[in-house]
Amino acid sequence: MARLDRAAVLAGAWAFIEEHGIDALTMRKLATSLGVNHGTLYWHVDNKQALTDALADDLLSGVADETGSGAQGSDRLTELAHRLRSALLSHRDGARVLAGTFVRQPNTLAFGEAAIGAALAAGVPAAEAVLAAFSVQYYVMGFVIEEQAAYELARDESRNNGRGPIDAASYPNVYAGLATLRKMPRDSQFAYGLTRLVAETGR
Amino acid sequence: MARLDRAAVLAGAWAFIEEHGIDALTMRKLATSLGVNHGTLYWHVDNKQALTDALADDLLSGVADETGSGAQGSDRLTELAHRLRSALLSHRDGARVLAGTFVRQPNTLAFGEAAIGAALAAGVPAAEAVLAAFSVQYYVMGFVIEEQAAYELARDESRNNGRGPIDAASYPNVYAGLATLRKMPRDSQFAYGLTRLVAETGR
DNA sequence: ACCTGAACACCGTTCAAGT
DNA sequence: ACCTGAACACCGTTCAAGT
Repeated sequence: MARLDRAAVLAGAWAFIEEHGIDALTMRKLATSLGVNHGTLYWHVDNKQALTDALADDLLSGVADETGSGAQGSDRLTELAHRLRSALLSHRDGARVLAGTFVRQPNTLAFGEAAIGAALAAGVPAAEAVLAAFSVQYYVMGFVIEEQAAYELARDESRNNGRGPIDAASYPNVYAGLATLRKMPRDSQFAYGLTRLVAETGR
Repeated sequence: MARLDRAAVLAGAWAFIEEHGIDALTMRKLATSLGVNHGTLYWHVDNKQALTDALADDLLSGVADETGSGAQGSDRLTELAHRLRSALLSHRDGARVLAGTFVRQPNTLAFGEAAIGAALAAGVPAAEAVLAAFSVQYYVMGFVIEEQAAYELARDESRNNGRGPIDAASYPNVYAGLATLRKMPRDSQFAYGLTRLVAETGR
């Protein structure tokens, strides 16, 4: 058996999350899935919170890289938003993993740096660039948390049990709205708010 | 000792969260704080997840009510966004409590109903009203999650240990941006993205 | 340098039995 | 109708001891 290292622990954690979800992740079950005594994990990782923080930053690795698309300014900001969403979606429960961590880590910072830079390049005044960039970030996080929540709900029908469908009489707007969304690709739903948020950028 | 009921359990849970945060909440400690054997809680509440779901809906109670402000259309949508943020901020870790629950509950639905209604009244085409309303919701959730994360970080300096301040040389935009934000009221930061998101609504 | 084994102080949930 | 007490199957974390 190859000896474990930190990277293997992270990879094992992602594999576990893919299969069972973040809520099921425990140090002991992770250790078992890696074929190791659970005490061993604490050699590679300070504690469970540190593991989660590492996963969060891992999620964002490469998101802020240059893409060669040549996108500039507000187009680059839009591109970054799409790349952030893709990164969060690349692992089950990705958005919740990131939302659960308060930490300023390299890849999180690199994303902020790139997003603010894009806003500046779009002509946003220096005093507003952070606001524009962070607003986009908030939107993406909120969107994907909801998106992945829907995936989890679909995966586990039992969670919806006893609740039934939405009462069209009490909530006609929601009822009709959800019907609309069901006919629409997620990408288009995502683009809707993003476009409007970025439209004002650089004017 | 007055007998417990479901409302008292919820109130006790909020009091506990106010003092120790959501991560510290356990059924056993909550029971102790209520002066009751921990098995007792399961008489009032199905399990911990059901308790959390109930807290989440409790958080949103009254948010979608009429305010008598007479705000209509996009103004009403803006008002709802502010009221949602206030509700999330009204309890420690409020945004995370809500984000952790997948459930469609009465007050969540009532908020969506009101927000879509406001978008429609603002002249948004029926096919887009959900998108406009939900986009605002995503933004608010993302914003307040970050906002409350900052409060938690300030409360527990130890979590930031060994990290130090942001490296101005590596992340000049972030460094300058955070300085800008520090001089700005949270309300103004919140309004920035919200205004831009709602500006396109009803055009 | 990496891992095991065992211990410690916790968890959520269930359920007979009490009042 | 509400609560206790005890049990069951788990947790995260630490740390001497092994290789």
